[in-house]
Amino acid sequence: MARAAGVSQPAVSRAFNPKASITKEKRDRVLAAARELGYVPNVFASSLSKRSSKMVAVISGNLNNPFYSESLQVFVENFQRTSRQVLAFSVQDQQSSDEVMMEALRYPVDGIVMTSAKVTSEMVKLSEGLGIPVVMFNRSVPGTGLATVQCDNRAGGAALARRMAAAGARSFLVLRGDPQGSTSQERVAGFRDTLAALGRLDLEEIEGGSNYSGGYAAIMSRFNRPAPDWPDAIFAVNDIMAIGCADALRGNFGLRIPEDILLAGFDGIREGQRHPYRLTTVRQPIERMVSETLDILDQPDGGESSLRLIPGDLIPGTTVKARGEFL
Amino acid sequence: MARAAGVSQPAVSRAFNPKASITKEKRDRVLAAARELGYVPNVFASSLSKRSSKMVAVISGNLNNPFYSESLQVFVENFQRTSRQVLAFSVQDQQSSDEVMMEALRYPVDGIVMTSAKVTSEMVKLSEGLGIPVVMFNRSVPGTGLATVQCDNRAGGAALARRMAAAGARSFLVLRGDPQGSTSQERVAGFRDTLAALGRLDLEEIEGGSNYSGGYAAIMSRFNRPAPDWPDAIFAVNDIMAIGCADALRGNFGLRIPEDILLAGFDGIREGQRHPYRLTTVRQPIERMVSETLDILDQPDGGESSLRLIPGDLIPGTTVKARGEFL
DNA sequence: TTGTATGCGTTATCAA
DNA sequence: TTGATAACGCATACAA
Repeated sequence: MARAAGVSQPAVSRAFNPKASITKEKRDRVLAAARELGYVPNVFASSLSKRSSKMVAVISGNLNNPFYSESLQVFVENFQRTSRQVLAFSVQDQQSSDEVMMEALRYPVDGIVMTSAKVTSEMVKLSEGLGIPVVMFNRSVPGTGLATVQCDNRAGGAALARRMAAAGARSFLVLRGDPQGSTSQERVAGFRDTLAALGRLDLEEIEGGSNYSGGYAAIMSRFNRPAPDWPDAIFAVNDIMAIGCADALRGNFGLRIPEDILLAGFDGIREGQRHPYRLTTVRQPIERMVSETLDILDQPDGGESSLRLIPGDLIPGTTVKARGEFL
Repeated sequence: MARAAGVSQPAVSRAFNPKASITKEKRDRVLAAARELGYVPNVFASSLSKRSSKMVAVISGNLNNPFYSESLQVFVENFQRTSRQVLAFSVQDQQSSDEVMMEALRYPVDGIVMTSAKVTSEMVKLSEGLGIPVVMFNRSVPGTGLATVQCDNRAGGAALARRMAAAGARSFLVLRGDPQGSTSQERVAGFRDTLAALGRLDLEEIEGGSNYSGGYAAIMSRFNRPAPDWPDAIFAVNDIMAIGCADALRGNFGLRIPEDILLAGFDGIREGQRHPYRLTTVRQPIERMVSETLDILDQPDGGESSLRLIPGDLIPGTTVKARGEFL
């Protein structure tokens, strides 16, 4: 390619580097020849000497959960805008993310974003050794000093508890997700503690898969008992489970929401705000969380051990209302 | 690293290559040292000499359309399984995919999958010159000889038309998506031609954004007219639009589906089969389509100009029924 | 089976 | 501003 354009090989490199010192004339000549020959600079070779690949690994949970696909979409948009690319990994629901992360580390990515994970400290060590910054997105791993960007799950859970209590609910059902997940734990903790402080102790907790079917199935089995034993209010730890709940409650038990039973979710996914649902929920400000993540990755030190706790937005919705509000 | 383990550099390379000739003893020693030092082979450097990066670019439409996120999920799973990775790109709804594809070509990926695209022939030339195989997924570009994996959209549209006609519908509304998109065009063509053959000519076509809001908004504006002017049946070119339609029809006009109006979609996304919808639709067999795509990419010649037309599965659903069926 | 030498395509260093 | 040269980390051809 270099000799095809009649220039030296470094000249080609400079022609494609906007801030290199080269005469406009020569640059144009190179660029023209490149177009002619269908030449495109090879990012890999470049990364080998520059030690920056312009690639960021994003390891997410199953993309059939809208929260993950929405997040990924925002990540891709934002990285693309800064001419970086997303190397996408997905970790199956119950799978350990260590193997996946190991796979990601084989690529000299400029950073790793984990939106779903049970990371072991060995992996953290490994990534540190390789000098690859890791940011936990919507996940926290207490032991490690990993940089974390997270919605204030505890406060969000608390807000929903207050709202449900204010609406007059007396018996509560909490539908937890992955018991290992920090997200689920924190939301439930905030919810539980707040109810306790309010003196509402009739609280039952059950678990379900952290997806639509999990929410649906949990309702099917719990509402198998006779009606007097049904709760007033349900808090599902995320919207997609709440949607599963809503469909099961309406479709199989003829319950109206919120007239017969209150329901709240968490995440604020688009789907949850559509006509049939209008969930009362807490929205995770994904855009903001993503830009905080980029910010951390752009820091020279990889933003080590910085914790960014971002408040969620309470969306009133229509699935939690006081009797007075709808009677 | 090589001298840290007390071996030559190629020995390290061989240790990590399962089918290289090296004594088990030496391999173990290298692997042990690697674990110790936190060493991981660099895929980029490897790709530089092997001319295979183990990366495939997947360029998709907005991931907030479940069809794209479901497809991406399947791609990621399948590639991960064969220890290849997905470099994810997203092209905005009306944006040209040329720039995005250009960006992708800078990475020496082993292939490019386009799930949404208006590719120009220049780009095709460029990718050919670079020896990077391109597969169109759920899209066809007539002029170019690009490898294509596609559901039989025309046949699917035809099947839905027959079903709606059989259910007794007399006036039809077709909600098209992106007018440029081959997918939308083919589905509508199949639908339209079949109705014509059946002698049902009362068919109106309108356009909407190819997403939830597009479907919702289209209904809101079309049903502004008085009721006698409403159609019997609606065919939305994809499920996410159909879901928007359903929500708008029920929520704002009090219409029941299928009692008052018939509705059909296309794609067979999960969401469309949930309780509130149960869309009559044609499922694109994503798993099958993805494995066909991998198959093409694995072929030495990049599967040039092979067209794989895969039949869709008609899902009966509950949104298209003859009067007799529900009276 | 092993090590030496070379090349992959780019950037960084240095001298011109 | 330029060009020659040496890395970058790995894989392969070849000789041992």
